[in-house]
Order: sequence, then C-alpha cells, then structure tokens
Amino acid sequence: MARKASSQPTEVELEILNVLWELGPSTVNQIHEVLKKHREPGLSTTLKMVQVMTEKGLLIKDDQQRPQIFRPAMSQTRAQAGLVDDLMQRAFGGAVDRLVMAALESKKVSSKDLQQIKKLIADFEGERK
Amino acid sequence: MARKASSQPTEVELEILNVLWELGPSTVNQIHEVLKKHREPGLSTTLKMVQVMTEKGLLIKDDQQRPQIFRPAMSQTRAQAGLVDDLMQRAFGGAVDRLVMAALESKKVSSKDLQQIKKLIADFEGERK
DNA sequence: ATCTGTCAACGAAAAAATTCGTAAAACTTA
DNA sequence: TAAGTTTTACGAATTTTTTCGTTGACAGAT
Repeated sequence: MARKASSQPTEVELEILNVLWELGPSTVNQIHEVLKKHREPGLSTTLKMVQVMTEKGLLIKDDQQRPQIFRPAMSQTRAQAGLVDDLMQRAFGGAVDRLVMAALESKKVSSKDLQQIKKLIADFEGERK
Repeated sequence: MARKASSQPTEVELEILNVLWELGPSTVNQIHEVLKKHREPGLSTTLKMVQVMTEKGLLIKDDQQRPQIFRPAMSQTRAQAGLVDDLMQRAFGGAVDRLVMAALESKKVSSKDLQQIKKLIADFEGERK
C-alpha cells in the first residue's frame, strides 16, 4: 500500500499542494474546483492524484470526516526549501549565489523586488548573529 | 522524427546538459564516461537519451565528425534562467523575493555566500541604471 | 425502504521518461 | 580484405506519472 515517496513532488502534485496551502484542509471536490480553473481534469483524475499522494505520504487524510479532508504533510515553506535546494543541486552544482543571480536575471524582477530582497538579506543576517 | 520540445529538461536530460556545458562538445562515449561516475547506465541508454534530446532540439549533432559530436542547443545561463523561472512560477506564484528567501534558508548558505549575493545585487543595480 | 446524487475505491489505459538488448554500420588494424 | 572493436540505429521493455471509466458505498430526500 505504501508507495515510494519521490524526492520532490511532480508537476501535478505541486499544483495540488499549492491549492491546499492556499485553501487549507479541503475535500477532493474543493481541490477539483480550483484545478478546473486552469485545466479540465475529470473528477476521478483529481481523486486518484490525491489518493496517490496520500500513499506517498505527501498528503494526510482525515477519514473521520465525511467527505474526507486532506491536508499537506509538510509546510509550504519546507517544501519550497526542498524544491529550491533540489534545483540548486541539479542545475547550479549547489551554488546558492549563482541560483540567486539567475533569479535576478529574470525579466520580471522590479526595482521594488530588489529592495525587498536586500531587506530580506539584511534581516537574515541579523538573525544569524 | 521531430519530437515535442518539452518546456524544461527532465532530470536525466539536465544531467547530460551539465556534462556538455562542462566538457564542451563531446561524443556519446565521453558523456557516458562522466555519467558512470554517479550511476551505471548502459552505453545504449546514454546513447538513446542523447538521440532523444537531439530530436527534441535540446542538443545539436555534428554528423560530419566520426564519432558524432553533440553540443547543447542553448547556453547554460539561458537554461538555468528557464529552470529558475519555471520553479518560480510553479512553486512561488512568480514571486522572486520569496524564491530568493527560500534559497537563503538553505542550511548551506555561508556568510561568504551572503556577501557574494549582496555584491551581485549591487552590481545588478548598477547595470540597471 | 427506495431513490438520487455525491463520494470513494479500484483497476486499468495512456502518456512520458528511462532503460536496455540486439544487430547493422563504420572504423581500425593486422 | 577480414577480423575485431567502436559507434549508431532501432525497437521494445520498464518505470513513473497522469488520466479515466466503472462500480460500489454513503447520505439525505421522498
């Protein structure tokens, strides 16, 4: 029954995690309604994904409730950290600074974003002390 | 013959791209030798991946040479930018600052890295003007 | 209790990514 | 040129991810 937990969530899995982080614990139907905004999966497809993710340990099922309620097994922050770290290893040989540089190169970075990032770094350095 | 170019390189594809960015244009054998350091794929597996990547347009084949020489169709910088941007969209709703924050949270970030990143940002702001 | 619509489980098909076996083709060299 | 080695092509098997159809369980209304 238990399925191998892959190191990182797949494309669709991440989509579902995003929904749950946004909505909080939800039913399959609630998840499905959100997914339909961008794609048109069958309800049984959404259900199956949720079941698979539960087997993998990505989601936790509350079977007391009816309909069943699902919630992410890990926090958004922790999952995001894992994803970034994974990409850092696979595409940047583990070099944080090069990853950050690539992020900054993105056309969509505004001056405001830069200010915000500088502030984050300052705060971050503060915490370190 | 032409195959659909996926938006981002897959796991193994990225591994091969990394080898080529490192070595420069190479034969299948040269690629294979490097891959063997971390895994033990058959030669035909490596060859097949290279062929598929060529069909997808990820690699360019020089058929004049024998053995054939392969090189990446896009620069490392450009590919990295694509990967980061993709992750930014899928996991951070497009917010650069939150992605950078997640990168900084990584346990492996040293004070030296932080200095380096601040410098990058400063340089980056300079170029903007 | 029966009907009706929602919810859940299940198996399986389809699609995508990765792996490999085999044999033909090209090259080496004896 | 013939034997031996490397390179290439090809088809197919495997694995993982995503999708779906079908059936049975359940809850509320009649």
